[in-house]
Amino acid sequence: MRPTELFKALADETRVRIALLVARESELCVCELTEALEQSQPKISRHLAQLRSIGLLQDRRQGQWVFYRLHPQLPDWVLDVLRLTGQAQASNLTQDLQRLELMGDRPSRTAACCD
Amino acid sequence: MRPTELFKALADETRVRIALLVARESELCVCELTEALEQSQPKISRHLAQLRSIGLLQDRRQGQWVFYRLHPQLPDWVLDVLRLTGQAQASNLTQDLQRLELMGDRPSRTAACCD
DNA sequence: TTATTATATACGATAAACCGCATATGCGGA
DNA sequence: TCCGCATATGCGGTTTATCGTATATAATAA
Repeated sequence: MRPTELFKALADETRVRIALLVARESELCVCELTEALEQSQPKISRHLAQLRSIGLLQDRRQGQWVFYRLHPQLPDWVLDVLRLTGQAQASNLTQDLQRLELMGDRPSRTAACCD
Repeated sequence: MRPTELFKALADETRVRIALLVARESELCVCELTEALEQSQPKISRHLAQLRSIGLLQDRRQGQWVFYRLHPQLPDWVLDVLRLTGQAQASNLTQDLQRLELMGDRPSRTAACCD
C-alpha cells in the first residue's frame, strides 16, 4: 500500500472513524458501524468498500451479516499510523465506542476461523 | 490539527514529496522544490500554500526567496506520521534528494533567525 | 526606472469525491 | 416459495480537487 493511498482513505472523517473503531473492536458488521457512527447504511457501506478496495479492511460474511476487520497482513507502518490516529482522535473514538456499547441485539460472531 | 486535515494534506503525491523533502532538509525554497520534484512552479507553489494553510509548514522570506520548513510546534503524532511515511516512501524520497543535490546555484540561507 | 528572477494567485476546464435516494442482491425463516 | 432483514450498488446532482496558462506581486540589480 502506498502512503498516498492510505492517506486518501483516511482523509474522510467517516472512514477514519470506521478504521479506528474496527481496529479497536477487532471485528464489526455494517449495522454496528451504522449505529455507532449514526450514518446511513449506504454511506457506511460505500466507505467500507473503499477501505476494503485499498486492502485496509477485510470482510467475511456470516449469515446475513458481513463483518469487517483490519486486513491481517498490513505493514507495520500502516498499523502505526492507525495507532497514532487513534491517539490524536481519542475523544471521537470514545464517543463512537459508547454508542456501540449502547446497542442492543448485536449480532454474535461465531468462529472467525481461518482466512 | 485534526487527523483528517493532515491526511487530506498528505493524500496527494506532490504534497507528500514536498513534506518529506522539507522534513529531511530542514528548509527549502520554492525553486529547489520545483527542481527536485520536476514540477511546474505554480503547481509547487499552490501545494505549498495548502500545506502552510493547515499549519504543517511555515514560510520565511529571505530576499527574493521564500523558504519553507516544518512548523516548529507540530504535535508529536504529526511528526511521527511523517517519519513513518518517509520510511514507507524511502525510494521516492531518495530520488528527490538526488535531484536536489544535482542542482547548481542553490540559494544560500542566512540566519534563519527567530520567528 | 527598467529588466530580471522568484513566488503567488486568478481563471477556466476537467476530473474526482461525496451524498441521498432508490433498488438490487443475498441470506434465513415461515 | 414468499417475506424480511442486512448489505451492496446504480444513478444523478453537488461540491471539491487538481491542473495549465496567464498574470500579478515582490525583491534585486543595472
